[in-house]
Amino acid sequence: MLSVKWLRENVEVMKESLAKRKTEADLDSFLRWDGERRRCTREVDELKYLQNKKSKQISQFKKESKDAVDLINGMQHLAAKIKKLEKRKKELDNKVTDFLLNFPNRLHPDVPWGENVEVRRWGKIPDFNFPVKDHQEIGEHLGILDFKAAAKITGSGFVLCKGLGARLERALINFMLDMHIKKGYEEVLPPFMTNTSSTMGTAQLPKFKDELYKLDKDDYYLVPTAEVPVTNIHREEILKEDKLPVYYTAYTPCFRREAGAYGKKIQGMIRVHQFNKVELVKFTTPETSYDELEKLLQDAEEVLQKLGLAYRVVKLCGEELGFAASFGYDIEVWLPSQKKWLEISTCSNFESYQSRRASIKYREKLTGKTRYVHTLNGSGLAVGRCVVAILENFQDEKGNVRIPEALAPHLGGVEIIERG
RNA sequence: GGAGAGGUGACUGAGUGGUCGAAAGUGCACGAUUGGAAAUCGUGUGGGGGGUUAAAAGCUCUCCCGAGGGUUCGAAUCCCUCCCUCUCCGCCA
Repeated sequence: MLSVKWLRENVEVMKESLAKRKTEADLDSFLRWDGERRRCTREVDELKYLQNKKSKQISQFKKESKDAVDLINGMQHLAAKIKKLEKRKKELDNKVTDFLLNFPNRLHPDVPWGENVEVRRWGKIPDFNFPVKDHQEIGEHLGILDFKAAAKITGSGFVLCKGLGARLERALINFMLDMHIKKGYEEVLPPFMTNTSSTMGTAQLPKFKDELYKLDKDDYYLVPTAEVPVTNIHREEILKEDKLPVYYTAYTPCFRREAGAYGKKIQGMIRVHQFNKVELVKFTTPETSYDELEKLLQDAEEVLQKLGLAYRVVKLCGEELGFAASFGYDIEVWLPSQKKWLEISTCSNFESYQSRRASIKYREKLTGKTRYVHTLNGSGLAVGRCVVAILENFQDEKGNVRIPEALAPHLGGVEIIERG
């Protein structure tokens, strides 16, 4: 979230941010609550000062075995008054906090208005001299994707990977993780459920609770992305500046209710309630976070390069950018069946939005002061969608699929998936 | 699931109703000492929110001893609820 102080003093700046996002917020109410809150705080503080002073006198009297009855008289009245005011103060505190928790991050000035802006393309969009099939058709034909079985086991919006389909997912996960560790990311395998505080820390709560699977008997949520558990590794910590930047990579399944997507046609495994993803997470100083974002983006891109899949990078416009992000890119892979680009990674800089929520700071060596770190993350990459892209881009006329060379060592040397 | 123990500052750890935001030690930072270092000595060393300020620094008030309530003129200390950690038993991959 944003700092109250900053928001109070930068309402006009924020209005532009909101307009870019095409959202609205009741900033007037916020300012009113905040003003009243401060008046109330001041009053409470003054009364407490009085109370503390008298308490000390009482204590002194008792020590000297003097009668303190006169002093104690009237204190009850004061205590009651304070209690009443504190209740009001708490209400106002809550209003301000709730507002901030539901208020999006400020945008970096470079975030475009209107539509996403293409930054670059890589690779050659494949030409097919035969009618292309979509991944669902190919997957079912090859017997490696089974949507019917998944629907029976669980329900719609799930997929069962079989045989080489399952092995392909597993190979991709290992392939990606191995690449990232070489770049200095520390691999972590976090819990796949998070508590309320953690889920609040990365801003999935309170605003997006409908997107999450919540456990009934425990106060836990299934992770919608590894971002949640991994960023919270350092919740309520003060890191040493020497330690920064910190890089993590993690594989987790991701669970999403996709509550808003029911009306849309769900295409095969492009949008499912459970998918695998390898995530990249960084903690940096404010000074380096934008350089680190570029590097993170490159690390994610490199996965597609090694796989030989054509993609483009777009700078996200205000409307498309996530609630907690200041700035970000999407990587989109080419999807032959739709002749469209498909989002396969989002790389974002959250600046201090998450770190303030989760209280993740570092001690600045020069001044000895604490500052909020900047948090960044990006998919590196969404594994299921990678499978989709591989099936479609590397299909042949017979419906067989060539496996990218780079993946071979992780797939026991398999070069092609054929109908078995 | 049952029984017990415990949660205090970056860390270890004292503190059971009044001047305790909290002893002591460790660590860390700065300074002295040294050719340099170690050792030693000295000084300093948490966070949130207000006020003062154009702003910062500084000064000042207030809150924070797992979280939330309560008792009291006054709570780290007493009471209640919840959460977490550890040990033993049970169950179990």
